[in-house]
Amino acid sequence: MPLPETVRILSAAAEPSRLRILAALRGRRLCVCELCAALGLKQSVMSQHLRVLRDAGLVRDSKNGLWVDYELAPEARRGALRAILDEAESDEVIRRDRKAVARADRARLCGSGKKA
Amino acid sequence: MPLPETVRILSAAAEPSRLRILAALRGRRLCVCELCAALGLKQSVMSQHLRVLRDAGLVRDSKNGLWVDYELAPEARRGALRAILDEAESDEVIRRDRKAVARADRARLCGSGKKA
DNA sequence: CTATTATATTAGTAGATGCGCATATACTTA
DNA sequence: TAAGTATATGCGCATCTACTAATATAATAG
Repeated sequence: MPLPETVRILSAAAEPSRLRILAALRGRRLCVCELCAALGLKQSVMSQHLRVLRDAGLVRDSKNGLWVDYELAPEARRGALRAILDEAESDEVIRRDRKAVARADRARLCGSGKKA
Repeated sequence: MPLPETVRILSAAAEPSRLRILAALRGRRLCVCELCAALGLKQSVMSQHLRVLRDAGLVRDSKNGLWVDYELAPEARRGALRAILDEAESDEVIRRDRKAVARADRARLCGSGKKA
């Protein structure tokens, strides 16, 4: 792997909120508003973080009607990224996020109250 | 592993020169001037990078007379760091550094021409 | 002691980064 | 068409980061 690409990936992961996002997406595919609700981040901030992660090739997005679903890129489930996320699993915040994601699971109510 | 510590480690590794330093130290213990010569970095810059790596717990230093030897911390040979450095091995610059380190190996002439 | 050498530290500065806010875009529905 | 919702983007600001240059510290040699 070329050094600049490695640096890009590590830089993307070397930020608390982005690590939390990656850990959250490890469980399942999530739309932006679900991620915002689960992690307690503003939509603008979330969108910017997701762009960094996408540019680094760590997540993939797919439009789903009005929503955009994000999922971990397959490459992020192997190699160094996998090891990084494995170690992050033991963190308190990451664990709490996991529960929040499960709660956000019931219906995709996002911010308002419409259905998908 | 707590999230802030993970971020500290990843941030330390997410810089081209520091990744090269870590990869170089994977081979063997090196003093600052050997690292400078092998990687072509200024002494001041090298020292600053080494501090970041030391603060992140990725390298250890030991005074050896007038010199300070740096070596990979044992923790950096396991887990995520190991996976990261494994992937970095395939980079061109890292490979070239390895040869330069071997060359710097002959005598510890560092910058000048005195012996250890 | 003084001089020399290896390393660390400091100050200054240009560039990068993350956030908040406002706005733009895209899709859906009426 | 217009209105509403989800997401993206652009901008300003504060903070961080990495570099340069100069200086400080520590150990050794004479």
